[in-house]
Amino acid sequence: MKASGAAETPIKEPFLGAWKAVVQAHAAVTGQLQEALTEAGLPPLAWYELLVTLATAPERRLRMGELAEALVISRGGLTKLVDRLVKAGLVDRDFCAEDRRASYAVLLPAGEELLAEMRPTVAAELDRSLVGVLSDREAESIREGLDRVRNSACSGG
Amino acid sequence: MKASGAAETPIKEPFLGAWKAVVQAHAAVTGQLQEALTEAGLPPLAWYELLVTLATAPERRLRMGELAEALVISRGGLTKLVDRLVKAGLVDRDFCAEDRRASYAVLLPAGEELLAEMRPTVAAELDRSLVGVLSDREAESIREGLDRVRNSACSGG
DNA sequence: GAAGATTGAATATTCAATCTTA
DNA sequence: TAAGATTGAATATTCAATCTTC
Repeated sequence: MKASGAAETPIKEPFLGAWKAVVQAHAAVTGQLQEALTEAGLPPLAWYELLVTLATAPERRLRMGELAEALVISRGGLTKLVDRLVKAGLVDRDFCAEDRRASYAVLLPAGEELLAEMRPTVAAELDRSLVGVLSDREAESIREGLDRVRNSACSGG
Repeated sequence: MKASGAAETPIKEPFLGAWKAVVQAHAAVTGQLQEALTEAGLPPLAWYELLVTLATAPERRLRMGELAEALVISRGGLTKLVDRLVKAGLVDRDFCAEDRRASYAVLLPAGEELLAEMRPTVAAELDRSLVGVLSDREAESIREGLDRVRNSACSGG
């Protein structure tokens, strides 16, 4: 019988450290982004993420399910998030005639305007946190590696 | 006057891509961890994070403020999270005689036991998402780079 | 019956205000 | 007066149940 307490589950070291760094960096940068937006009198980061996702989507529209997946939140959560943006006049719902179950979120001009207003604040924060801190090659390498991690996590349910 | 709409804020490319990858990888892996814990009938990831943070702290205890900072959540949020763990008998509060304003969260034996129960599930998920997907050198490089990002984000308030 | 989305209940998180001690 | 922590109100998020359409 081993005396060392619970079963050992080491999580080989360089990987645990990498994961912790992802968690900490994500939380730190996200927190700074939130704070910068709040101080600038702008809406929360979740709104920005939704607006920018729609802005880069074909036709500036996306089905609710796809949007939820892109933002990595639950379907129910997205419905209510979109509710708030609709009430704010930034986004509209659209029902497609082809499949009348599906509904779309569509970016409105006012949403584009707000996005343009928020962008400098977000960009400045990301610039401060990333540019100059990572080299181009490091940034590229991190993106490539973490994209693989995401795919690996998603595939294996 | 520039006619190109809002001020351009490009966020130079390799960095934006890296940040998106951090967000996506974090969300994907966190989601898988949550799901794996739920399916195993275990408490949520936030509990694991708190327990493991206490377990690796000197004396298995930490002041509330330090713990909140380590977990990157608000002070009020931590108070209520600890409330739940105390009610579950996993953690205890302790008041230090030196500075009677401060309170400590202390890991109890039951908390260590639960931690040992949760660890294999978490380890298996991290293993599946990271090990074999990243090389040792990549993991090391990601950790090093993102640690710098975190410090850069935190410092500049 | 299954897929897509919405709703309501339960839960978790933050923000501002408060309380206690230094 | 400030630091540390807690509380209550407001907000946001998830989960399960429901509704509509395929």
